[in-house]
Amino acid sequence: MSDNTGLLDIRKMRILQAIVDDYIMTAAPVGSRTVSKRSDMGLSPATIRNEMSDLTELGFLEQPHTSAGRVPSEKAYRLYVNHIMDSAQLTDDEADYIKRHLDTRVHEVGEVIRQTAKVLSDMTNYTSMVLVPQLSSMKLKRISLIPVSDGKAMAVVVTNTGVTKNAMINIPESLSPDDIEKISKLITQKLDGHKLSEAIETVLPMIRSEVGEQAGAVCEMLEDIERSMSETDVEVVGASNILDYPEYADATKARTFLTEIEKGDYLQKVLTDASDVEMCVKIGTENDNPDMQDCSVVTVTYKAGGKNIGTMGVVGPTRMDYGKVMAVLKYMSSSLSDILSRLLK
Amino acid sequence: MSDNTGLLDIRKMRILQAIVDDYIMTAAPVGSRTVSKRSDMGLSPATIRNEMSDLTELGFLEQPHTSAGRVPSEKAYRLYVNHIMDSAQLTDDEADYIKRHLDTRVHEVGEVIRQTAKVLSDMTNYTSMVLVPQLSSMKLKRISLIPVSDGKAMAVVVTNTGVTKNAMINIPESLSPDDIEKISKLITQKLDGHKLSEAIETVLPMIRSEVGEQAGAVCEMLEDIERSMSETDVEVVGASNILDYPEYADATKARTFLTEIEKGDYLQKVLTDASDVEMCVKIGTENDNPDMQDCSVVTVTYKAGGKNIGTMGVVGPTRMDYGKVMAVLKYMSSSLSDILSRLLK
DNA sequence: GTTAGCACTCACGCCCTTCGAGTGCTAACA
DNA sequence: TGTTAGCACTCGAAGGGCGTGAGTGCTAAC
Repeated sequence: MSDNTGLLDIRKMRILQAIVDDYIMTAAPVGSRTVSKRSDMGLSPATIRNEMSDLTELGFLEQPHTSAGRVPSEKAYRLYVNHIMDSAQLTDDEADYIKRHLDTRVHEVGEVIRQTAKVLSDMTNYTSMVLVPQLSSMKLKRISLIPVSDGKAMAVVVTNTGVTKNAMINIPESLSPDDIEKISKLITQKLDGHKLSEAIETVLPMIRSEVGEQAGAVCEMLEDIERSMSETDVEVVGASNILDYPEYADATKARTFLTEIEKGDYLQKVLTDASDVEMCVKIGTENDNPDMQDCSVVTVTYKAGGKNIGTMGVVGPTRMDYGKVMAVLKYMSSSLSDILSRLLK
Repeated sequence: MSDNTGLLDIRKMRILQAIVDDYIMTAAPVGSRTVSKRSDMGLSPATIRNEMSDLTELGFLEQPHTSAGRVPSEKAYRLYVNHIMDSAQLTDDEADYIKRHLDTRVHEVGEVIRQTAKVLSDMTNYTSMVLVPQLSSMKLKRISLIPVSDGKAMAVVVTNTGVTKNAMINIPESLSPDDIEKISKLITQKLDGHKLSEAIETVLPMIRSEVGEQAGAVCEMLEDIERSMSETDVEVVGASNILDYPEYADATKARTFLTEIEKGDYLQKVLTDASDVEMCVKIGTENDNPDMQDCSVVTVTYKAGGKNIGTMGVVGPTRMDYGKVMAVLKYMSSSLSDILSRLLK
């Protein structure tokens, strides 16, 4: 999307800001009179009208019908987010609330993630989503294989940062529980300090020489584990918040939104796609999922030990309080990063 | 709730059935004319009217206003479910659908549960919920402790039926990874074949004598594990289905419903409460949660090896297709029981 | 006991009007 | 030249009246 700032003088910008701000709050078309009163620019409604007419021509405003006020277009939101938004500061109360609800002494990553999602959704009153930290990029400390029944075992992967994940894998029937324990120890010993993604190419040969005839089996198991581990989980909270917004009063519209959220794959895609951008805002049709094209999605990454390890975000109507959402996300990203950095040693 | 069958003659029953059947389909008040035509009893609308008047007086029907048709009361649904419902048979297509979507060769209990919930919600178009099998009643095969970081370990519990569950627990800082492995082995050896619930009282003394000074620590860990294991997980699918029903067209009503579902604790309570009743139907105000009093909940238990190990069910509007829901649940309960019995050896 | 007939009720949909918020245009003003 | 007051115009939303029709309850006849 091209950057159209150059086209708008300061006054137009301020007027547009007033309109977007108002519309975000009220969800009702904004008229010249309102803008004249709300913005302290000392301009009469007539003057505002002229400017609004220009803004409409330039594609930043839309008119539901002749005798209604104006509504911001997607282009306006884009400009708003890029240039004119007052990047809101959290009030002390809000910062406090986050601190109080996140900083409790939880000791498990999954729990922290769930709390984060909850707080995020409570603070914004939109739908929140948090991608759990990805292990593929972390260094391993341990892989334990626990025999469960014939042909099945549970693999528990522990990283050097204390993040764990587990998965059921198939094991060759030929292996006895004792074999499995042996292999488990061997793998742990060899993989210690490596990343799972490197494991197969670099470490497998070393293992291979030691396990002899079972090499093929071990290889398959490792692949199985890697496959399971690369599945990304995402925690979603507050889907029903959408029903608080008049644009979703229509049941079928709400239905498609909620169904999409429940499916979850688009959210997951957005989060993983945004995993290397500090903050990412997708407005309306910038979403490539047709069912989400009157939503906006805002995401941030979070870190541990200075390295991006996950993403979180918020989904809501296009008329979203971008300022607040971005402020909350920024704050929570750093809070979560702190907590995880501490938690993961 | 007292059983009022005695009060109604066969004709009234048939008329009531016709009304409930019709109302379940259309969600619109049912008039005498409709009943006269639909039920093949050869009675004129006037006669039906007299009967309907009686049924209203007896509390089985309600009138939204004088000149509308009648709507079944909760009492009517109760009677309908207890006595007059044609317990629907699944069509071959439906049974097929279930078979095809459940019987794939999945090998993990969690996966089976998720599929079950999905199919249940797809078949009924209501919100489905499935309680994952409870381990507390199963015999243990293995408890593995995997050191994760200082003071923390992951406990993986495996039952003799192959069901697994894991939890983060605290471990005393004094224990080294080697100690943990030793204890892990010891616990497994001693607990093998016992139920977790018996573990602490009967097995702990035996362990205590062997671990000496660490007895307290081990005891705490076991308690921690038992606490974690008794937490019940429930899989919920299809919450947004509720928006397909006109009684939830009002956004705030939908909102309270969905919020309650998202919280999940009432569903969990209902499922666990019903864990020893083959089939349980709660209609409207029979639910003790005020936010759920215009919903109905139907649950069934499922078994493995002849023993109840879980519950599943459906939540929907009071005007629910009880016949179909109960038929689907019955069928799915036995399917799931078969699958699990096979899966769990 | 059943039914036809009939007067009565009342939500729903329709049309019409009113109301008011908002617009665009023009002319006057600084 | 930019700003503003004034004014005619537009059009959705809200409200009132009316006809329609589904449904009822009652009565009288079968």
